[in-house]
Amino acid sequence: MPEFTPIKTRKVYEEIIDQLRELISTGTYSPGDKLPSERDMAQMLGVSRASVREAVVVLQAMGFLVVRAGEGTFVSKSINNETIEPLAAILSMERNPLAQLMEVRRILEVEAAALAAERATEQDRLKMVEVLNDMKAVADRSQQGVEFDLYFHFAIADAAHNPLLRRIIKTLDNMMHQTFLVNRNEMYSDPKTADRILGEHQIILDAILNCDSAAAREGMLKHLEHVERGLTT
Amino acid sequence: MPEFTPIKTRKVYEEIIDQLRELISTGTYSPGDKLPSERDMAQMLGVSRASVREAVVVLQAMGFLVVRAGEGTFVSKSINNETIEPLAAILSMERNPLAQLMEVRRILEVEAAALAAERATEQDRLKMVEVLNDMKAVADRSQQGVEFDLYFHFAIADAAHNPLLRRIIKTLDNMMHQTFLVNRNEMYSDPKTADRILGEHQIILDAILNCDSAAAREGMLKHLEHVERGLTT
DNA sequence: CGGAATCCAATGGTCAGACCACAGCTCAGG
DNA sequence: CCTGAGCTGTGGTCTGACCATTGGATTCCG
Repeated sequence: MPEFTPIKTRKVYEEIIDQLRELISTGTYSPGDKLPSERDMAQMLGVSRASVREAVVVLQAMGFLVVRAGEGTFVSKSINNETIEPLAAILSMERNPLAQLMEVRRILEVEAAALAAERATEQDRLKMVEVLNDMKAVADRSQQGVEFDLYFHFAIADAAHNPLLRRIIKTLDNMMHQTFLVNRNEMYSDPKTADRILGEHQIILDAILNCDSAAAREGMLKHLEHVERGLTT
Repeated sequence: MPEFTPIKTRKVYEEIIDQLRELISTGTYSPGDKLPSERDMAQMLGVSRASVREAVVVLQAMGFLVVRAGEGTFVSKSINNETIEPLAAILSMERNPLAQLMEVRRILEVEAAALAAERATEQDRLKMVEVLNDMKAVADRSQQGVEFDLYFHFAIADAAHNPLLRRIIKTLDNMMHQTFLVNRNEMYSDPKTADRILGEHQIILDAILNCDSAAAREGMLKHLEHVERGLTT
């Protein structure tokens, strides 16, 4: 039985997507560069403008391109940017039980804290200290406390110095931040709980400042376990 | 200085994307369901078919929809959503992702192995044993060996019983598998290296079968460190 | 001459309608 | 009953047009 592999009919807009991605990844177009107009690209490729647009909107949704109406289409400067939008879109759709999200967060952030303890630069350290101080200052106002809580986790993700890890963590954290904003506000409105969170952050920060990755790991693990318990209660 | 927030001009196709996502996430359309034809949706929404298509191609690229030409547009069966395509697309664009990629893999898969040791069902165990046996049987033929190597990691990811974790791991592994296929083939062509990899897999499998999460963690960590060393050499 | 209001060309955003290729169904003809 | 031709609906692509916004060139006035 000779194996006939089915012919894959390549759609025009998919071909355009691949060509554009190639041009971007090879550096032919660098971040910030302006692409030819849709009309010009259509003519150069020998296709209709509609097909070009279908490719452009996809690449825009994936974060590779930014389109400014009346101005042009540009290669995104933020390919190394902070979050992975399509991942966020996927997460926000599928019923992602809190337990699953928290488990992945636990895995990633615990190690991120350990890496931060090993790799944090002086600048990273200052940033983390600053955020935690801000958090202490507004500990009584729940809304801002929740914000700084998020920023503290971001600062640790930055200090781990792995862009991919950083982006995944920020995407997950940001999504949880939005989804469970109400619950978190309630948590922070209880002064006792707010103090406990603050204390846990302090422990993590101290461990990182001491370059003690084991302690950082341990501190983050306990912290996230507490957070999960608080959210599911 | 009163804060003027810039007006967000909502593009038609973005509105359609959101509406479709809402309809899917609320279950109005379930996985496998057929959506109305593009022409019908355009008429119902009071927009042109081109705008509907721009929305559909984006959702298709994100993996929410599956389009079969001449047949219709369908909601993806979540069962088939083993990877996160947009994440793969983003990864394939980064310039030197190997170190970053391997570090994230190490973090995720080490814990996945530990979780697998705790959660693997009888079916999971049989699957892992089967894959490893397959791998042993073809150990001399490099091409297939590389395939089964990948499947072994997939089986562990399955056994961790966290869909989000599973999808991220499979996306990362699959991408590395494609990107470094050549290197891996070389690795496997050396019988000594192939034997070592096989041995490491065996250690991990034994640990999981013994429900020894600590040993599974340890085994996977050493395995991935060896793999990374092999790829960077 | 300098600055400001105006105009205009380029670009993305949207639309309408057309044609093609393909999948699935119907139904006549063997 | 089975087969195959033809019809219908669908996605895939193209054409050409118009609108809205942007940014710079142009023009006009002090």
